[in-house]
Amino acid sequence: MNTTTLKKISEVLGISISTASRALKNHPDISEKTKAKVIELAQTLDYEPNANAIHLRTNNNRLLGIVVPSISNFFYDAFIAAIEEEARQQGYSVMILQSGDNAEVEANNLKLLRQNRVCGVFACITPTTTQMQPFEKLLAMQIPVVFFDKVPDYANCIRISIADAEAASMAATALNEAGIKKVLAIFGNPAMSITKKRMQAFSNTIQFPKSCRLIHAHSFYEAYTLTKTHCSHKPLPEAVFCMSDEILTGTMKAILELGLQIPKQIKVIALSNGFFPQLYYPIITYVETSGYQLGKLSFHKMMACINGDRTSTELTVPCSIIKGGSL
Amino acid sequence: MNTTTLKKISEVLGISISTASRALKNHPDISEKTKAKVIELAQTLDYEPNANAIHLRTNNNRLLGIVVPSISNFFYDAFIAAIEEEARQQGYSVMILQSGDNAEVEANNLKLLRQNRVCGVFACITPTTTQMQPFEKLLAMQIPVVFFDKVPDYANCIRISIADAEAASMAATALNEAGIKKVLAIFGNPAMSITKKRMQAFSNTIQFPKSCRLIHAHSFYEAYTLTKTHCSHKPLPEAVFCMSDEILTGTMKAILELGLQIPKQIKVIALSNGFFPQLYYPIITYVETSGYQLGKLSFHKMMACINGDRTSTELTVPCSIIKGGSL
DNA sequence: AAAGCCCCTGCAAACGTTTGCGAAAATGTT
DNA sequence: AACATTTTCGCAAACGTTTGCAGGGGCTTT
Repeated sequence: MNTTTLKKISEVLGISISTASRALKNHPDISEKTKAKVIELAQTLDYEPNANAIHLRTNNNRLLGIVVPSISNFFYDAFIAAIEEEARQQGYSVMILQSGDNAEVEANNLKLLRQNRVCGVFACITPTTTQMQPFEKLLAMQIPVVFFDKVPDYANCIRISIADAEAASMAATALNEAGIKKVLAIFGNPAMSITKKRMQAFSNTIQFPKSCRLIHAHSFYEAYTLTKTHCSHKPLPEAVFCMSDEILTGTMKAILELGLQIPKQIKVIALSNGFFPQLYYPIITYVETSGYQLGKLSFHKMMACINGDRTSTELTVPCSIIKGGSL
Repeated sequence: MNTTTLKKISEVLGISISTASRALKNHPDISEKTKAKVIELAQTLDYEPNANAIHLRTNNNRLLGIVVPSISNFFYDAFIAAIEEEARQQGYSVMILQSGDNAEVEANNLKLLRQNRVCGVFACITPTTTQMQPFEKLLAMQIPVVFFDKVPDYANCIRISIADAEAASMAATALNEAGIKKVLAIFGNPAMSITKKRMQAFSNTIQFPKSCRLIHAHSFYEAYTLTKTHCSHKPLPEAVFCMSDEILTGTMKAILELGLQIPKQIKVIALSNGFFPQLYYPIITYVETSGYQLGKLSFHKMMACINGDRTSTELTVPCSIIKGGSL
């Protein structure tokens, strides 16, 4: 590694390391003449400060960690993109780790982040995360943790999520207003708090709960098969509600397969990030749950924490209904 | 930051820092008794080695950089996921930066990676990248650069991409074998080398080029409108070929809107990452251009480079046709 | 001319590790 | 009992930077 350091610069110029250091950061103590000399030599020698040394010395690496189930996911990639964008603008770097929804991997990831002395962690916990100890260690080190999307039922932590209840409620209201009684509502893994919230709000809001059928699908494929079985025989539900993009795509595949016309034969509404609904014709009506917005909000809260804000809040990104032609 | 260091451990135990260090890495010089003592104290004090210090001292941070146009993209997120997976297994970390297809941002990203003394960079260049200097600096620092997907026309660099020509050719062959003459073939931005390669291979292989129509769509939306205009009046093309997922989704939306039955009224084949084809019914037949595989291959080449391999090659990930029901 | 002051620069410690080398303590060998 | 050997440990330098402090030189002020 042919790397030029402050030492090398100082030796060439016959000055001390500290002078070189100060010259490069435009310190008022240094004369313009030496500043010019140092800066020029630094240019020609392609000096690039060693980030590791700076971090070690200053104990501030401006590094943020993200632990996410999977990067290749239409929700989390938007979240990550938002964080990365903001971070770069603010001079922070991000370290992104995938947990694969495996609690053990998650714990290892957190360890790695601790060892790297990140100054903040965004975490979306796995469905099987029970041990909060790795997170507590972070907090003990005064490293703020912002939980997003899949947040723990854990007292006094910072939780930022989609306005789950509100979103599900909005969808239910839209169904009510359309005068729809018989709904097939498909939710995700019932063990997740996000599912619980959405399901509860939905059933509380929907006008004719008794004529609805609420079911759970754990995957794209299960959403597909379940929709197929529920919609292959009469009487069809009037509408399908999909709790997530994953479920929406599965459901839509079944609807395509069955050749059902939207919205004539069946209506569809979903909670979605916004990308998938537009792929279909007609565009699916959905309540937007934006990973991008979630990222922005999370980042701002993180900045507040780093700047001393220690209040543990539960924030939600507001949501809005985007009308397509499926209702 | 309430952080415990080797120094603290050594002070508590009345031993030297070096002994503590060696004890924790099971160095043979240290007696079992002291090892046990040190390890136990480290446990209870939650000692986590400071990665920055280690990196500074050992000049090896096992950190890899990725520069990608956008994280929230169905191709790159798979690529990134593959890299992250492998990296973590091998004890490497990754730093992911988005260029937003902006050459200036790209240059800044590379600078950041240099400053962090990464030991390798994966780069997918922007369409407007002309200055190769930031990359050359990396190479001058002996940091290997693996270009992937969008690779520069630049001598002596490591390029890893989808077997573009081969993939397009395979799709054309499949159309030939199905006895299809009249194809609507939709390609992407003609300025990109990836488009050129795919288009040329396609037209060279297709059996009845004169009855085919080759057009360009620059976006999802353009693919949608173009497909709509080309397929809304008789005689319909027998099949549509889509160069990418972006185009496929646009085309499919038009087909859904027009209510055309696949494969009865129109056939579809695409080059794809593999995710979108399965969303439809029937599953779209496609030639797989896997971002995930690309990531795996890139990573292995990177490991080879880090271990001394300095041969500049041009690799491609093999592709295969995945038969759905759309042809 | 002595004292005071401002400019500029260098010294040295510190951040938390790793590691070559030397030395003390323990053990084995004549 | 003297010596050789092994085991176990500590010293100190190094990685590249930042930063408090002190000090030398030139200037102005009484």
